[in-house]
Amino acid sequence: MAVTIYDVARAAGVGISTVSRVLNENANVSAQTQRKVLEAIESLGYKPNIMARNLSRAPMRSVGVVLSYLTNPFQVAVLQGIEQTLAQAEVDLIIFSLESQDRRKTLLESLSEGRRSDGLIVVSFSLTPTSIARFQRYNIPVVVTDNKDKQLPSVFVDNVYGGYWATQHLLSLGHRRIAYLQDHFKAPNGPGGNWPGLDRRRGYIQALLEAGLDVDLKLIHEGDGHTRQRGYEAAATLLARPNPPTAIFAASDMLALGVLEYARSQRISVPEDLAVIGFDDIELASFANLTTVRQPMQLMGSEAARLILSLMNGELLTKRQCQLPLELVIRHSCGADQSIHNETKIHTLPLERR
Amino acid sequence: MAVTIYDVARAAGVGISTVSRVLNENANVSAQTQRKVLEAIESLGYKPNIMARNLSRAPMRSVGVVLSYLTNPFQVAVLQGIEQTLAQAEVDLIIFSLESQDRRKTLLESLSEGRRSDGLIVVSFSLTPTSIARFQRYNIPVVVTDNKDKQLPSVFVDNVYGGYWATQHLLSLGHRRIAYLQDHFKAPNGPGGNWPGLDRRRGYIQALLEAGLDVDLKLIHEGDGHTRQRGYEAAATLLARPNPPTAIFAASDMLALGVLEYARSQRISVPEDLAVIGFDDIELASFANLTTVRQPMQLMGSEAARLILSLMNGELLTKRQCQLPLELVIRHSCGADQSIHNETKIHTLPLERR
DNA sequence: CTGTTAGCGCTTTCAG
DNA sequence: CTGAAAGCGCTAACAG
Repeated sequence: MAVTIYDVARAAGVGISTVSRVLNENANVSAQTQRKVLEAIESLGYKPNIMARNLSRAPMRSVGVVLSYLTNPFQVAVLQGIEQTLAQAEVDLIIFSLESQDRRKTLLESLSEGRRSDGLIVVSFSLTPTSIARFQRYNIPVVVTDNKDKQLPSVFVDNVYGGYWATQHLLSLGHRRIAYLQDHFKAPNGPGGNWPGLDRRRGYIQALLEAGLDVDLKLIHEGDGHTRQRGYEAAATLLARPNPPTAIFAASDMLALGVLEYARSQRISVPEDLAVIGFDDIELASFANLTTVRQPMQLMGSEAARLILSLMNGELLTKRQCQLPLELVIRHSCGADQSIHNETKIHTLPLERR
Repeated sequence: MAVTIYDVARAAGVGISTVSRVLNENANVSAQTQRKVLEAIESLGYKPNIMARNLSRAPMRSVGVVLSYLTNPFQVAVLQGIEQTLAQAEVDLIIFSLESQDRRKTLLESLSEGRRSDGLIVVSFSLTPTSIARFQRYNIPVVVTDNKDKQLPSVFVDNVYGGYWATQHLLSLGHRRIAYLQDHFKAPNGPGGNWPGLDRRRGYIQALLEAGLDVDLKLIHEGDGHTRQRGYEAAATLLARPNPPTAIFAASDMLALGVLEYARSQRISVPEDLAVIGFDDIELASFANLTTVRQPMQLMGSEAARLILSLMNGELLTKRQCQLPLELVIRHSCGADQSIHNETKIHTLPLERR
């Protein structure tokens, strides 16, 4: 196979333990021998095998992070939180991106075979029951973020309330025709699954109904992914309708930014002619002066990491579900120093609902 | 130590290979036995050891990516490129973030001990000579991106030309007092090091001199990190000077966006009262209609990944330095459909210089 | 269907 | 200072 420590030892005319010593910079090797070994390593192009190495040493742990898009600011922010916490615990972070559709199946397969990491954090994604069963069999802990899971430990926000809150805010501004933009209506994937977009939509509808308004299905727009492009297109479609909306609630800031772009291109002034509210509060939102419902993205990541870490340590968790607070960040584009005019309201406890 | 396959076998009253079979979903196990084994696994809380597993299987390879900030859009874009290429090759990607200053030393130490990955991609960072030597000893290939390295294979752009180009553009617009903003002047780290910011500055100076202008050192501003906040502060400082600049060249889009924000807060209109040009062309730039010098960030990542992959395969590369083309993206904020007015010029070959 | 027996490549006592 | 030998935990023939 590959060049091993034995080959090096033979070539250098020494024992394997000597080679090991050189590799590990152990002091007890004569300069003479050291040189010979180094030369052998060089000429043979020997590379140590990490796996073998770690097998005979203190075990190194690693957790895998499965995310669908490294291009999505929300997911990246969560990743940051995860990274920080994991790094402190000296646990490696392995990234598994599901960017390309065809890789999804095979990747999840191989993951669940437990080949790669001792724990898994799933970001904005739902596992199939078979997948879950497999992880269970291997006793590999899995934590879900951005999605409340009935069986798996998860970290999430109250998306129904978030949607309700955003809509409520628009209503309080006097809007009556409010559109809702989300990525896709795809049904929850697996048992107990519930997608953020669907939940926010529920809250949106609830707010409308409470205000005594009808729900106009034509104002609910389904896109495909959280990109500015989709937001732009959706805004174009919605505003071209007869009796167009006066306000748009986008399920993510990226979509909202697309809406903003469209408005700009059409010289529609925001918020005078069109009110826009987003979701997430990614960095771009503050630059764009976008009012939004903030999710504590980094915290979401670090909480998930904390969870997986204790699970990996075999701790039996009583509290496996972790709901994080939302914030309503109201931004005003006017004013010299915008930040002074920002308002922030925090929602911690879940709204009584049913 | 931990629960092993032997413990499970004993508890289930079977041989270890049977346990292994159950774990690997091998068909040749009676339902009876399977159940017993599964129960033993469950009650003992057995978890397979990945290292041991991979040692007796086809070797899994992994490459580590060292980056300083997961919060930096440029670095994330490079990471995306890396991820894509690595995923295709079925090589794991391990992230090592240097976010916190104190982790830098220890992390790089342990990395160079070759404990974790079979190859390393360093993003926007320079290794110390001792570090490099150690990697050499272990024959662990290292590829550098965003920085031309004399000894290590690297992927980069012609930053001198980029700076020259950006300044040239501003000059062609009639500006004579052009400021330059970069993160820090820190000297190149290690031999052969050359930092992008310094190179762009060189190009900036060259362009000014060629135009017969004096270089006003007061117009060269040093910040600390590529954040909007720093750009904002820098703009405030620069524009408060007597005889302020009429144009600002920022070494990154993030800095440029901060400048834009400051301008907005002061009701300074861009580009009429202040011209701004950035560097990188992160996604935000197009939203903000920022004229900028585009780096092919994703490509940078995938090229680096390709390099490390062939290096890991033991291929002897003749071409270890890979220079990627730059683009000048000129954006006009006026016009209904901004994209129509965008101009793009591509620079592929390095400018004759020196 | 199931147990026994070799290794995978490396680190680490333990004797020289 | 250096070599021999015993594992690290698991998989994969090989014989039943």
